[in-house]
Amino acid sequence: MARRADASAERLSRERILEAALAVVEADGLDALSMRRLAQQLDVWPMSLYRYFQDKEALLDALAEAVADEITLPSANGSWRRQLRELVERARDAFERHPGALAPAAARLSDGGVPILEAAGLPAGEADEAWQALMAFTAGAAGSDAFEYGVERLLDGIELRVARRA
Amino acid sequence: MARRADASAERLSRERILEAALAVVEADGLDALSMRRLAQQLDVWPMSLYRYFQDKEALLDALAEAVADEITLPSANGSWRRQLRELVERARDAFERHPGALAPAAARLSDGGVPILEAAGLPAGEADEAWQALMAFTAGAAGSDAFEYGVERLLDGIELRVARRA
DNA sequence: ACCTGAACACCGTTCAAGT
DNA sequence: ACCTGAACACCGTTCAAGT
Repeated sequence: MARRADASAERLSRERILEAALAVVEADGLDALSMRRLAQQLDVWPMSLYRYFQDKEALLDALAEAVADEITLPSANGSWRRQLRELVERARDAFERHPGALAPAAARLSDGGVPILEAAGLPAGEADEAWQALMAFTAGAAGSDAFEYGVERLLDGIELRVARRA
Repeated sequence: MARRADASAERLSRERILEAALAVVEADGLDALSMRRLAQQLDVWPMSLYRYFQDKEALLDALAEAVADEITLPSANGSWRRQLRELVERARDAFERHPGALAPAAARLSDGGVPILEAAGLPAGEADEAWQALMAFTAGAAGSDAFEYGVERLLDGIELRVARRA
């Protein structure tokens, strides 16, 4: 009963900071994320954050990594095309949840589709390129009406390459 | 001889402001673009800019439009695929020249590829979607190694749709 | 009526001073 | 040695005061 419900009493950590930062971004957008506001949210002096992150840019990098980690949950059954489509849609959802300049950075860090493309029959280098292309498209089209259409055309194009190898 | 070489003596206008803003963005990136620095560059009080643009966001919108206008220069000969590729590469160049969050906004405003896709045989609605997809990809992949690869796969996918209609 | 620039409410980060 | 918070050099924008 003596335990404080107040989460702000817990010790600061990179994890807690990133969690709070994502909450701010989800609530009010990336522009609303400032070191000062983040510190206030955590009931901490602004300078305390600098013990855990070199500067704001480093925090943003870690944030992009966290978003990328949300994406790469695997999905192991169905055709390669179906698996890829699911993954890409999950990426879009993650990008829409965390809007702003985070999407391109997160897309660069995510590599969840590469093994699927390799299993489909593409050589390692091309699997990489194809996945980068899919993520770049997703980052650019996350909020667009043409998202579904573009994914299908991109997958069609990739399928032609897979078929050529089979 | 009495003419002043100093451009800052000329009267302020939306055009002059946008020109200076693009110069700042090209030189030091979008983050370096502040109303105060822009005003200083133009040898003008910060508040004078607000006679021409409601606020910074309006200026950024106009900037995206200016970048989009750079892209839509037409190129009228060769196959539709060749024309489209040329246009998309020009868009990438424009996005690389003006980095930052400008690319997605500019991509949304550019519609130079739609007539080419219609001439290729796609119905108006689909031509729109296909061009949006190409621009979204370009905005997301402008700096990526997978740009050329992704464009070709996307064009392959679109070509399948064109072939189906022919 | 128009223009000016001081002022407000913010930023990210440094660094001297205090413990 | 560590932590603190005042201070620096900025922001975008409002608005009272002056012309």
